[in-house]
Order: sequence, then structure tokens, then C-alpha cells
Amino acid sequence: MNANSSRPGTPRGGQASPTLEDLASAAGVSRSTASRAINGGSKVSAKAQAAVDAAIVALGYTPNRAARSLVTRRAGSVALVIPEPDARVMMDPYFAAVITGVNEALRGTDLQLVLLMSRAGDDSARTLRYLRGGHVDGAIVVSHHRTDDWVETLGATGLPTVFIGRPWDTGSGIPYVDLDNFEGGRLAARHLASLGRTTLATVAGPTDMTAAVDRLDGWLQGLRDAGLQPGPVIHGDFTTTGGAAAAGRLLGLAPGVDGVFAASDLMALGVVDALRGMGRRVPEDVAVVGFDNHAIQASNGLGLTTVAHPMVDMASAAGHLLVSAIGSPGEHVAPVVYPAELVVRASTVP
Amino acid sequence: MNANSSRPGTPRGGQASPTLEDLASAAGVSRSTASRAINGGSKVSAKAQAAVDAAIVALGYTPNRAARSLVTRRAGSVALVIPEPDARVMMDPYFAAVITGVNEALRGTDLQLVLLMSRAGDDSARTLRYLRGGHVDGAIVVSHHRTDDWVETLGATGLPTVFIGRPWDTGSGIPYVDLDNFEGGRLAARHLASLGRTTLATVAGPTDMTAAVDRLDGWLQGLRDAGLQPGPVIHGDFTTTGGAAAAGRLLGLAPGVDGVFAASDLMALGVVDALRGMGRRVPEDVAVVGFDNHAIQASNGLGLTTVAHPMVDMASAAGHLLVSAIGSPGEHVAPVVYPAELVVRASTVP
DNA sequence: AGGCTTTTCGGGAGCGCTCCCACGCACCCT
DNA sequence: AGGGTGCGTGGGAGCGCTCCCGAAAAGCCT
Repeated sequence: MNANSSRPGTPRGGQASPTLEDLASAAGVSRSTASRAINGGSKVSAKAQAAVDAAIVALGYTPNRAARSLVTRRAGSVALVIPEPDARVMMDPYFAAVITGVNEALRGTDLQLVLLMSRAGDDSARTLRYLRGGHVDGAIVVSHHRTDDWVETLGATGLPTVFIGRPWDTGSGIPYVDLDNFEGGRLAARHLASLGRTTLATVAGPTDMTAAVDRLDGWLQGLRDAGLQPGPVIHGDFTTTGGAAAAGRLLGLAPGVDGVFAASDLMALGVVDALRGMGRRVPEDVAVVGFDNHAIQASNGLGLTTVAHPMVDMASAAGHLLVSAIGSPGEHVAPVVYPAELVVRASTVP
Repeated sequence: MNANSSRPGTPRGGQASPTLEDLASAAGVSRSTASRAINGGSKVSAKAQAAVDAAIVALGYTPNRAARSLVTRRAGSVALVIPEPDARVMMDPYFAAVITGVNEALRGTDLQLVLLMSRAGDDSARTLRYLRGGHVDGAIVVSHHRTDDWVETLGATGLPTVFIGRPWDTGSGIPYVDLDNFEGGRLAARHLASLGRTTLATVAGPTDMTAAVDRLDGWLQGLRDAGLQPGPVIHGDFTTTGGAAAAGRLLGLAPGVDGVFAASDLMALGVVDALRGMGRRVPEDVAVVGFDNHAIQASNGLGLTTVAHPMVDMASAAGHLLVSAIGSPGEHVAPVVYPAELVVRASTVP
């Protein structure tokens, strides 16, 4: 004789989680009433509501997400799409900030964050299939490059989507959250010019990302505003070593450089170290401005003048945008652009 | 008259995804046969299999996860539990590595990674409810502290779980993946001793994490092995600023210190900067050993001698462990401990 | 060729939930 | 007192899938 006489189809370990029916009979109401009590108790008497609430606690009831999903056609989760090779994710604190922010926005909703990291090529097709397969109720896409075609493909599916960082193609009115990168670049130029620096160079980011292009455009505009000649422009990859390498080339191109704007703090750190390694004092000989105001900027003891980039807040805003887009589909959502702000520290002002 | 005459109950935007029934009729077979063909085509004739395969492509069919979940009682996802305040996650590259590694292991399975960041207190109860609610098929828990009770609570639910980092309580035979932190600490001590350094201090990690304790124990054992007196032990919080602060206190306690072991690269970086700020040369006056061999170690231009910590590989191993645990529940899974390895660089050997 | 096993197939049932609809009941108005 | 007008409730249907089981088809034996 088998000791396991519990109802069939029970989950692993025999700990059958109670069903709505169980809950209802425990509360002395019908399945329907119990369901109503759980989902925003309108049209439920106070007595019934209380009975159900009590039964929930007593039984430790948790609604079966799959069953609910099946009928509501809502997945109860949103995807965070990170179209980067994984190695990159490791290096860059940006993504950690994004995850943190989005998670923060989702707290309080019953939406779960599922992470989709997709490499280029075959993997992105798989990811796309997943997204359009109704497995998620919405998606947040970060850091897409020019070659990524998420805007068109996701736009076509009708899946609520929010971009973090302005996409290349904004024609279709895709909602996004971005920093005023142009203004950030301009602020950096204006700041260095106001310090009397005249030979100014920049270590820009990859040309296939809007943030990098905007920062560079703003930088050049700022130089023009100040009546200065645009100095060397070197493109880095947003990493510390990339910044250091760029600084080396930079000194070759313009030995008399007295101000550098690096389009990320990581690159700025590399620039500072490389400059020092080559005998330049920072900020006396060369003033350096970074971008992001990331905590890491303090890591070499020198405070870094930088443009603030509230990544967590922005990611959180994107999360909220997505949640509201899911709530009221079809409604137009305006882009959100955060203002840029300069934080002055010792790398430009001793 | 309404143009939207598609079948009722269709998902948003009218793009009704085809059901199994649609697929079956398109392929000219029954629902059952189509189902069998999709899930590991045993007991399906080659002809039927081919017809179904063709129909899948033609219709762009994707199985409805919710419906499948409902009957199989498998969620199709695993949780990554990060019991840390979000701010911490941002700072520490460790978690990014973990996410990368786990994701890597899940690639190829149809399991999705869902991220659960739970603060202490109320939130952890919510997280636990989620985990035991059958919403995930397994969980990976990282970086738990002594006060976390994930081991007991998750152990009790029977949910397949793998820990990254040895938990405090391993009595119940919970599977985990860890680094040989003890040996790592011992290697650091042995290395510094072999260089002729005699006044050795350590900046250890928080006392409520096994990794920190093990590294410290190994360090002390290594000193004993070398016949050296244990120097000052200062506890940091694994951050750069914490390391810098610790270095300051350290010089007060032992002005003649000529070797420091910091239990993380981030802290080591802080230590190096602080030491230099106080006029000590590294490595001439003080040799510094870090831990983790993280990419960031190169950020200040000085190569950091450190203990390798293949976090991505370890996280990936944990992922594979979990996948196999889900596949064959009840089976005992042995812990995996990665060997520690010293990477010698300029912070100890000029 | 007839009876047997083996393989392949199709229909029915049901997973746990939400939604729709119809019913009962208290309440208020004329 | 009779007939609305509500609100609160319960039962039925069905979401898309997998699994079970009996039927049909195909292969094998004596």
C-alpha cells in the first residue's frame, strides 16, 4: 500500500500547494468570490473579503501564475534585453545600474524581471522569438548599437517597449529614457574653456552608439561656442584600457594638450593614469573631465570632474514608463530626457 | 462594422499566435501527435514529424508557456537570488560576473533567468513566498550572509537550490560552488613571506561571510606555516573606500608594515592608493596582495598581485549543477570547490 | 492466412485560474 | 405592497497544453 495517498498531479515533494478551490471552501465562499477577493476586491462584501484574507494566511495560498497567465494572457514578467556580448556586461557598471533601477521600478508590481542577454546573430533571433511569443508583457532594451534592429522588430510586434538610451531610429515614436548627452558634452567643453585651457582633445565613445555621438557633438559645439579650435578626437570603447591607449595616441597628436574630455569615467581613469605615466600632472598640466559620475571615479584617489549620469534613476524611470505602457497600451508615451549636470572635482580644479 | 473580426480572446494587437490545434490541423495530424512531435519526437512517424516541423516554420508557432506550465507543473525558469541591498550590487562587479555565468549555463536549456533581489526583512519573506509558490523550478543563491536563513528555508521547500559561495550551514548537504578561499589566503601569506616580508597585515572582509572568514583563516595559517607573527587584522567591507580607510588605521597600528593582504581587489586598490597617499611606495616599502583577479585591478596602472577567482566559470558551474538537479531531483549533488591560484604582478614584485 | 505483438495515432479529460452571465436578495421608490 | 435597481454571489465555460488510454495500423510469428 502506498503512503502517498495525496491527490494526484501534486507537485514535487508532495507539498500540494492549495488551489483557489481549496481556498474558497476554506473561506466558505465560491471560487469566483475568492478570485474577486484576491484581485482587487471590488464587488465583494467586507465579510467575504475578510474570510478569504484569513484563509489565504491560514493556507499559505499563492495563486498559480501559469493558470492565471493562461486566461489573462498576461505573462506577469518583463524582459530586460541586453544586446551585448556577456564579457562586456561584466566590465561595465552601467548594466548593474540598469538592473538595479529597473528592479526598483518593478518592486510593488507583480511583474518579474527576466534577463535576456543576446549576442549578435542567431541568439538575437532566439531572443526575438521569445519576446514575440507572448512570454513577457513588455521589454526594456538597453545600449543598442546601430546594427541592432530592435526598434523595427519590436515596434512591429506591438509589444510595449521602452529603450534606455535614445535609439538611432526614433521616427516610430518609440518611448525612451535618455540623458541629455549633447548638453553634457557641451558642459565639459565650456568648463575646460572657462579654466583657460585652449588645446582640448576628447576621447569619444564608439561611433555606433547615440550616447557617444551626442556627447561628441555637444563637445564640438561647446568648443565652437568658446571660439576654440576642435582638437584631436580619438574613439575609445568606454573601457579603462581603451582610455589609456587613447591618451597615448593623443599625446602623439597634440603634445601641448591641456584639457581632455573622456566620454566615460572608465576611459577618463585610463586617461589620467596614462597621462601621469607619461609625466603629465593632472590637473596642472592637463585637466580631465569624465562622464557618468560613477562611484569608481574615486578609485585612484583623484576626484574626477565629470558629468552626472543618474543611471539608476533613469532605469527606474524606464521601468515605470514600461509599467504604464503595459497598463494602457496604444497610448503615446513621450521620451524622457534627463538634464546633464557637471560635477567639478580635483581633476580639473586643484 | 468592426475590422477586427479575428477570434475572440486574442492577444493584444490582434496578432493571434497560433495554437497547437492550429498547428496540428495545418500539419494534418492531431493535437496529440503535434504535441509529441514538439516534445522529443519519440513514437512519432518520420512523416508526421516532418509535417509538424514544416508547419511550425510556416506558422511561426511558439508553444504557450503558461499552458504548458499549467499541466507539466514546471515553470520554465530559475531564480537568481541576490540577498543584498541594491546599492551594493551596483558597486560590486561580482554580481555582474555571476549573472553572466549563470546565463551562460542556461543558454541551450529553455530555462529563463529571473532576477530576485531581496533586501533584508519584509522583502525576503516576499521573495521566499515567490520561490516556494512554484513560480520557478530552482534557485541559485549568492553571497548570503550569516543572518540569511535561505539554507534552512529553501532546504525545507524541496526546491532545487545551488549556492554560490559555501553557506554557513552545510550540514544538510546543500550543493554549492565555491573557491578554495582558505588556500587563497594561505597562498597570499606564503607569497609575501617568501619575499622576505615580515610585518604582515591583512584587510579582511566582513566576518559574516564564509569567503571572508576562510580567506582570513588561510592567511593566518600561512603566517603560522612561515613562522611569522600574525600582524594586524582589520575588517573592511570589500569596497575600495573601505580598503583605503583600513590602510589608514593599519599604518597607525603597525607603522613598519611591509606586506598587506586585502581580501578583495577593490579593497587592495584602496589600500594601494592610501599607502601611496601616505608616502609609502608599493611594492618597495609595502607589498600588496589582492583577491579576485578582477579586471579592475589594472585600473591604477599598477599590476596587482592577486588570487584568481574565476567567478564567471563558477557561476556557470552552479548553473549546470542546478540544471542537473532539476532534471534528477532527490539525487545528491556534491559541492564543487575551485582551486585557488596566485597571480603575481608588480604590486609585490617590481 | 489468421492471430499475435508492436508501433503510431486521436480523442477525452483536466491542470488552476478568470470571465461572463444569471440568480438571489436587500433596498428604495412610487 | 408590488416592481424596479442594485450589489453580491455561484456555476459554467474555456484559456492551450500534456497525459492517459483505447483504437487503428503495421509488422511479425506459426
